Amino acid sequence: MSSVADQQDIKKEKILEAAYQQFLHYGYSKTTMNEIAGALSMSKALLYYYFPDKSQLYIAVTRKLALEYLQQLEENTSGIVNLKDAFIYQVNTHHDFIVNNYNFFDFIRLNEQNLPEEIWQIIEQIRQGEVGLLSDAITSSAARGEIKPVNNPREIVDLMLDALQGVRVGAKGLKKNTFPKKEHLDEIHKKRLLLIDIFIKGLMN
Amino acid sequence: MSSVADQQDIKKEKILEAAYQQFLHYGYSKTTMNEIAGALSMSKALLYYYFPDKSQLYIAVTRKLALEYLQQLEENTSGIVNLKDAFIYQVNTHHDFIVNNYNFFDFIRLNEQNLPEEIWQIIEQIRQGEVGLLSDAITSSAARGEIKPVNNPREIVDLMLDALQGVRVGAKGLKKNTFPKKEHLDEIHKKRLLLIDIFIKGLMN
DNA sequence: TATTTGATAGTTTTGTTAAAAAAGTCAGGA
DNA sequence: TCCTGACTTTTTTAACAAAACTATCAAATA
Repeated sequence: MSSVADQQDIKKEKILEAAYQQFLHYGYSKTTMNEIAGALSMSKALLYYYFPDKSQLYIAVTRKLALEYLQQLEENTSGIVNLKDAFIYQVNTHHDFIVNNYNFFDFIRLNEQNLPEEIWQIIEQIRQGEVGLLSDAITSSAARGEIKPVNNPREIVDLMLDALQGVRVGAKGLKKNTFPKKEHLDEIHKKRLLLIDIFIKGLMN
Repeated sequence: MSSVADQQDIKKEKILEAAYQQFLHYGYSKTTMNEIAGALSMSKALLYYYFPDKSQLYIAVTRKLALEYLQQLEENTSGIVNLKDAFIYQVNTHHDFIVNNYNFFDFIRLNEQNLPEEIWQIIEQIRQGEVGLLSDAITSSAARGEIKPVNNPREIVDLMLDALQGVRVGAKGLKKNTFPKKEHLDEIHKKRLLLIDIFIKGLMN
């Protein structure tokens, strides 16, 4: 028996999927509600039946992506025993996440200064998720005697994620303090792995 | 005997100083050439006798600031024996530099995407200066056996400076990927000191 | 009653133009 | 060579209309 609520959820899912494809392809400002509706062969008005407005639709898609990202992170991190591997896996997954959805984040790149609160909440949730998983990894690593005991593992992880975030290309330093260019992501990724190496050693016994 | 060139330099210096004060107080776009001239009790046309245009004047002031910053760094870093202290001194000096000139950098903050090439060159020079001093510190530290031998000290320092740059406040992670707010600078500074602590340990024997 | 739509209302973006303000030039004076 | 007042050119700002898009709603469908 498929309830009404189920049906609505299915429909919503379909809309989210179509919206995601459009946003990914054209970016937020260049996709119109008409196009999304067109891709689904439904009327624009119906989109407004399921979602209050365009930005809420975008936020819903973002929320879904964030959830999937965290789930993927969670599934695999728990199985990792080595602390360094945990960080490497985090960085790799994060890297793929950014690369695969690069255009989707146009909205965030362009509105950096004035993002809706919900987006910051999602970003905050992702960060908290990452910090949670990695600080657990630190705690258990400390318990195994692999690294020194750590007073506040969350603080350490938070700092490390900031540091990784700061890694940029081309010695420009301040330059491109904003979102990195797509073509630089791989170089950044390599540098991050080196940073992990040194940072982990800095925590060791 | 004061030569013509000397006299010109003195005049230029006066202009740079007055321009610096105006830029620091009002930011680039809100200070007019008339105001700068007025502060010096000279005509606007004279400014154009000494400097080709407004942006070149701003760039000249920036260049002067950068030079002073690097000189200060150089004077004191050479006397420091401990590697960690060298990094701490760098971060402290950098912190003061940003705090003291915060409004002056309005121009850079607002035009991040489209800065004149000369500004990037100055930023690059600052970075190279920092990397030079700190990689020397690393090399001599390695020679003393304080840390492990390092293949490419410049690469390590570059990475470290990127990481320090990435340190932000409020767990927001991505948020304020742009220039940090003035009121956050102190918290950032504290985090950076912690990062230095761990990073240096990671390099140690 | 839940879902859907065409028509339409309301808002934002884009393009145009004119006035104001600031940047930048120059002939001529000390 | 240094300096200025008057002048020209460029940029910014404001106002406004047209176009594009978002968002709403009464009515149709199932």
